[in-house]
Amino acid sequence: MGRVTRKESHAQTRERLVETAHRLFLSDGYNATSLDKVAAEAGFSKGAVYSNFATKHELGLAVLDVLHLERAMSLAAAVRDAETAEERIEAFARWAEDNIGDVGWTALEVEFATSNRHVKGIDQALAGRRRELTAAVADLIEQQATDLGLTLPLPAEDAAVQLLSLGIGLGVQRAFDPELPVTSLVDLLRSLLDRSRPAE
Amino acid sequence: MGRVTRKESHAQTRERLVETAHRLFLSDGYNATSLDKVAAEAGFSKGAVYSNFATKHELGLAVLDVLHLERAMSLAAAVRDAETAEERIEAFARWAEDNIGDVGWTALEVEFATSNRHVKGIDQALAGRRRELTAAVADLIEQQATDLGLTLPLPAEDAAVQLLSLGIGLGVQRAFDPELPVTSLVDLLRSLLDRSRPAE
DNA sequence: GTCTATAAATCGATAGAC
DNA sequence: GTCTATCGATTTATAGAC
Repeated sequence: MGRVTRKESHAQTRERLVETAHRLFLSDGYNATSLDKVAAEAGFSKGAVYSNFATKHELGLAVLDVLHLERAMSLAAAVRDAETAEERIEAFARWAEDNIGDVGWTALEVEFATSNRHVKGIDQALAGRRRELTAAVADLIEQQATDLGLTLPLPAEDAAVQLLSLGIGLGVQRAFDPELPVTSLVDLLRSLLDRSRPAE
Repeated sequence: MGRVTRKESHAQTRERLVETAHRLFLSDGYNATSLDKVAAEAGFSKGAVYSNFATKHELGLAVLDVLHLERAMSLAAAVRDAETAEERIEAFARWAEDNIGDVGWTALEVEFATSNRHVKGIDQALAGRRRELTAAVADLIEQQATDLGLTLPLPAEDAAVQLLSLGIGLGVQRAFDPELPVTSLVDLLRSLLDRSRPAE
């Protein structure tokens, strides 16, 4: 009864495959990484991949989920301890420098999305993830505004779309031109803050 | 002497190949389009492709140049006849709706950039094009500000980076979720305008 | 459930005829 | 300069052994 060895080892295999794919996709790209290499580096063979994922796309989507969770958690953690508005902006600036500035992440998401945009079913999976992510960012923004006692100049959802889109655009361009600074993300946030009014 | 038939037919072949690649890359994607198909649909065989382009990447870059020229011209044309600030914003809004809303363009650029980001030399080619495009948009912004007698709240170059990045981010997300509206581009432009001051 | 072996298909790039 | 034919390398996905 104590040993659920069957299910557990299956889950462990799956997790190690996702971890390995996560690393390889980030460093070499999604298209350039073969399932053979993923399996080998994870210490398995390709059969293990196909017993855990029906297609390469499914593995890709699983990696995207890890990516989203990582970023959401790191962003929330980054602004958690900040108090004043200026402290929060500075915390966000540091997070942006470390995360948007870290080129691989956005490039992978975008490579996967655009390369498979005509694959049936993938677009819906990506659309669902996009909406979740946008809602999560919107929640975070709203929470920050409440904390600071501010009313935003536009709906939190719209602000989230702006910040996410700008981050994607910057990340994509930095993938081939890392000299492009990420400061405009902070500029956008600051302009949102400047145009906010005290909540009544 | 009047007939430069050799050079001309070569240039014509090249042009038709780029046109066909332009169309197929947009509809099916860069990775999913084989050079064989490009050649066949253009009425040539693959040999003609390789006598005009050393690699598939070169053809891809040629298509990106066409894309950039198209967008730059259509944007400049869209705002040309507008007079008041509000008219210009509305002209830009229509352009954004027709262009950023038209999913294929951004997705192609971004698919090419991210899929080949580790191919030696491609990143420099893309970085050069990015800077040209940013400079062109910055020029357009500066010209508009001068026309309206306004001083922008930030350097035109920074505003160009913001608008381009936001456009890329929106275009990418709309590639798999076309319900995402492009209104935040107009919001950003309007906020730039609202924060501008009359030039002395 | 995982491994080995292989199928099946694709595609970029090259060689040589015309 | 373009075409035909083909190479050569890869990769996704499957079939069957263990």
